Amino acid sequence: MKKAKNHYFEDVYAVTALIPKGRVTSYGAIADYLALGSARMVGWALTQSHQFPLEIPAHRVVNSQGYLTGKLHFGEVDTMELLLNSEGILVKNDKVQDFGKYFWHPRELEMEDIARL
DNA sequence: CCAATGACGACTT
DNA sequence: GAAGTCGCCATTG
Repeated sequence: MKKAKNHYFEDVYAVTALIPKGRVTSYGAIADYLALGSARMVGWALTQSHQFPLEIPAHRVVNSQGYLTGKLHFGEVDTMELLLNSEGILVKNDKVQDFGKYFWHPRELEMEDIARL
């Protein structure tokens, strides 16, 4: 993190910050929405997120199967799960329950805007 | 320039 | 479900 030329972080964080409370999305969905980089890049960006003074709800980002693959980056191994629990999301064995029900795709933002017209 | 490294994803055994 | 393969691409050494 020395070159500030890449806006990639900003893009990822911007989308991540828009995830509705009580919902979750996947790395792939974010990468898909941004249409650049890949799921790996999203994970990489979130890894660096703790270095910023911003509050990124990174706990709302899990992998495509609903597993909390990044929980080891939250200090305590159960921090991510607790954060999700506090938002009404049940996690069992490192996997989000009813993942399909809570899953949110950034594309829904546009859908809401259209519906609001 | 090349190789290794991921908070990944889809697919196949 | 577990484990392996391949594609992914910015970053680092």
